[in-house]
Amino acid sequence: MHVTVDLAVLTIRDGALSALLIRRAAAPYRGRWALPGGFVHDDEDLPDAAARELVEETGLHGRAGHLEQLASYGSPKRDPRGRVVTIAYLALLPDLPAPIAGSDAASAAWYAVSTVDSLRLAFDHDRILADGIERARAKLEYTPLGAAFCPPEFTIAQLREVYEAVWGTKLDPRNFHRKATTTPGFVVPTGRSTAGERGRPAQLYRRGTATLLYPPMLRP
Amino acid sequence: MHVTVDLAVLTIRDGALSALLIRRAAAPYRGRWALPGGFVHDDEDLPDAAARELVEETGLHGRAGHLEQLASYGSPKRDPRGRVVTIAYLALLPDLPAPIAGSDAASAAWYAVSTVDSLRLAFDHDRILADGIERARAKLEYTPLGAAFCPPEFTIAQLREVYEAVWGTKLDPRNFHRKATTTPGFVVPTGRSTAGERGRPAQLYRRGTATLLYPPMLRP
DNA sequence: CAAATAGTGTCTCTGAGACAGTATGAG
DNA sequence: CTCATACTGTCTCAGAGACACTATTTG
Repeated sequence: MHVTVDLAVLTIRDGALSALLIRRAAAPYRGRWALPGGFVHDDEDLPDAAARELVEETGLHGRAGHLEQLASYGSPKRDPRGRVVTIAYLALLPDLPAPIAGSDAASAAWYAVSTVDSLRLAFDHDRILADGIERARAKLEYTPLGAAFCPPEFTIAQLREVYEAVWGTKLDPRNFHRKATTTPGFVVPTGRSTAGERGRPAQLYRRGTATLLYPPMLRP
Repeated sequence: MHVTVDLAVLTIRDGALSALLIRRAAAPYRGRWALPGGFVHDDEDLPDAAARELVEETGLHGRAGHLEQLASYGSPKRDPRGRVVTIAYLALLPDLPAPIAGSDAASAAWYAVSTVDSLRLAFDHDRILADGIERARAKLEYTPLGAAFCPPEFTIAQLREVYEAVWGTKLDPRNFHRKATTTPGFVVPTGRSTAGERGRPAQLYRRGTATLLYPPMLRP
């Protein structure tokens, strides 16, 4: 029985929640878009395998963002090559330089998740990606992980745009500001502020130390 | 690379959150307590393997309660026999007749989770069980799964005792009653009520159809 | 009757949503 | 100046916690 890791890698690009896809260079599903991933090495722990595949296939580092286990998928027919169980990981990353295709990928690209449905991803990757998106949506409610989509220092407006992109809703900027700045451990001010933008400069914040938001930020 | 399923099976017994353990009949860790589980068959999906192992090793059926995937564990050294990745499942069951030891188990028993720490379970099962308990605690907040610990028809007081056992807190019976009966889709009245108990008879309820509680029932 | 448990009503306080108003930058 | 965006304050309403009170049973 073979074991792989697959990665649902999400970021915000141009205000849209987007997923990292690679075009498969080899059979099966050659030429189809798929999630990055690959076989787990014999002496390697699962999170290490996920981080390694992310770098190998796309040149991206998870360090800047967040990487967590999503779920495992092991239907007997999910891979035509034989029995393959995959451990899916979910990565949330800030909008970084364009990914670089690695060894097993003909190319790598970001796709807005709203357009992925029409691609018909390889294997059961449509399902894995859908589960990853739902996990991300849920996690923004009760963790400060929205900041994983942002650069190290960010404004409250940037953070709000993350929530709006992930949830697909508009949020009131004033109420969001109050909520973000008063929920303990959500964000911490750096003292610095933006300049050269349109409108009043905004305070810059870093991600807070809380792992759970209390009270949570429930979806409208 | 071998793939197994392991089960964190929880119930409420005598007011205490309890886990189902088996005593290992074979090496490695022979004689130690462990979670029920076993190898995934070649033609078998993961949830089927979990349900099969539950029946084989303990005689319990997941039908009455709830069975969901928990997480996967694949540290290279976690099994002395070689590389074994395990997909852990979490089962929440009503308090059923005592489990019956199956093929691979010398015996099977319920242990209050507060006493499990001192047993030093086999493999990384302490960690898996701890993750399962934390998942159960979190899920009671925003799903109606507390009812998975109850018989098909139950009183609000029984449901409250589930929450108290899982969270390890006391809850106000009156506020809990209001919350349980007014949150849409949480419980539905059957029209029947208890009799022969001490005090005023209680209405019987069934589990509602909601999958998510809104607003959630946050831990105090 | 008392004791016990089920269930209702009511008050208060916190926090979310709506939205007016003020602050501070660019052009 | 105007315009745009950041931020603050205020009102109202929903829901959680505290807890008095009523209802219905057993002994």
